[in-house]
Amino acid sequence: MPRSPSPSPPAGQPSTASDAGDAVKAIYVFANEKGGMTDINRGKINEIIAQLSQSSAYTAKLLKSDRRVDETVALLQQKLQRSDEGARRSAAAVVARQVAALEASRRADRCCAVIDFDMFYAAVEIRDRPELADKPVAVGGIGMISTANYVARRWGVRSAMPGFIGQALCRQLVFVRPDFAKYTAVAEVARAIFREYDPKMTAGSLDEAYLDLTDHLHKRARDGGGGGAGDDSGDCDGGGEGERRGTALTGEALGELAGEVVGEIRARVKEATRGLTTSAGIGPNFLLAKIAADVRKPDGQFCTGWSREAVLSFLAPLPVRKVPGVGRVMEKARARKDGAASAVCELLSRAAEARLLFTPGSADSLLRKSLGWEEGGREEAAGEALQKGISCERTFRPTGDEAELGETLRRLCASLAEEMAARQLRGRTVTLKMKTSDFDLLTRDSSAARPVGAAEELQARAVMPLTVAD
DNA sequence: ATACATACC
DNA sequence: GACTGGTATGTAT
Repeated sequence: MPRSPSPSPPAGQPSTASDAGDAVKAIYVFANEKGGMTDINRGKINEIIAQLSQSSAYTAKLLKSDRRVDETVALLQQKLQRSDEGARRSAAAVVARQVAALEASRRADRCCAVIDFDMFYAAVEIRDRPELADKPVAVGGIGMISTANYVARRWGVRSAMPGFIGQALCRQLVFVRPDFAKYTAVAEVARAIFREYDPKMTAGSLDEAYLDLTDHLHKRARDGGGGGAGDDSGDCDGGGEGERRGTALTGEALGELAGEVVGEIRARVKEATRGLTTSAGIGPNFLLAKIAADVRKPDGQFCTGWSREAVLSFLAPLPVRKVPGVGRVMEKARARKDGAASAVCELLSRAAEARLLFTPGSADSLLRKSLGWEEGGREEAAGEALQKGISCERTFRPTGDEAELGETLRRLCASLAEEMAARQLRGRTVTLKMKTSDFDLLTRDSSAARPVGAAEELQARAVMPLTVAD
């Protein structure tokens, strides 16, 4: 057994992380990820991760893609240098106009909430095996961890971290196999409750729900405080907009009532799921509610407020990475000159730059988000959004054996076809996705004249592009 | 239409 | 030795 030094968290003194070198950079996302505790021993953690990652094909691939991103960012910077005074001025003018227009239309009459379970999979497993409660637990396997409980997080174990690294960080780490059927059942219990408050609630994933509470809050205000969600059969039939809104229930009043209601929802969910906790965000739209849901995690809730001042003072200091849609790459592209990640206020103050660098759509999107506006202002396109794609993928041992690859493809197509049949879905474009042992991802697709769904059709379509090229 | 990148959980 | 799987969307050609 390799006797790797464990960071030993609970008693461990906050060793000031020797801000690790280059090799660490690529995977430093793990030790940094949100949701973690204060980083005790981060230096140690990074060291172990770096050690295990160096010379792996995966790390090589990450470094390569990192370099590519750096090149792109450098190109953007050049582009900015070369831009002339006129272009800059007109970009600034456009931004100023947009900001004014957006501010003029800030609304205070809507209330959204995002509710998600804390360390969902792990919480379910620990609920069912209470002896795990004070142990470090990871749901997943040696290949990949999907959720870690808070005890494990103190050792630096994170979601989306490969299991063998988790194990090196914490040798007592208990692995539990995921049981998706069970999580789906639990999620359904919660969703039934959510629907009492918003029949049109949507699910972001198994453990995350988006609720527009506006109608419910008005109903509450009208009918007087009382408990319960109002027997759903009662007065919320399909009519839609019909609710009279006599009360001027806006802004902070909306938020105050929403706080109570969300507290009630979370208590009911906890009760109905035998103790599972949730965190929630409340705000004037889903974007803000979503960001706010991260603030009081675990087992808490936070409301952004409705006024421009409240919203901006909430958003301004946040790292841009907290904004949904801004990932590793955009964070880097918008980083400050000294390389440090920008805060949302800098996104805003440099909005004109973004307009010069990105497509108008991307620039708009960034600007809207940095002002706390929901993307696209989508008023729900009537019908429930139809599914755009369906897929089935598996990672397996590298092989060059064509028969073996063919058999794998056959199995994948068969299970995909089964799933499509069950959900009554078909599709016109079939994409074959391949991953090499170097972690290079390739896709090849071909579109049919009419939708297909049968296993044989999928398989035939999948190999079609291969026979032509390569 | 195709290929690939990015992002989220 | 081991670094997921499912879905959506953006960008370039």
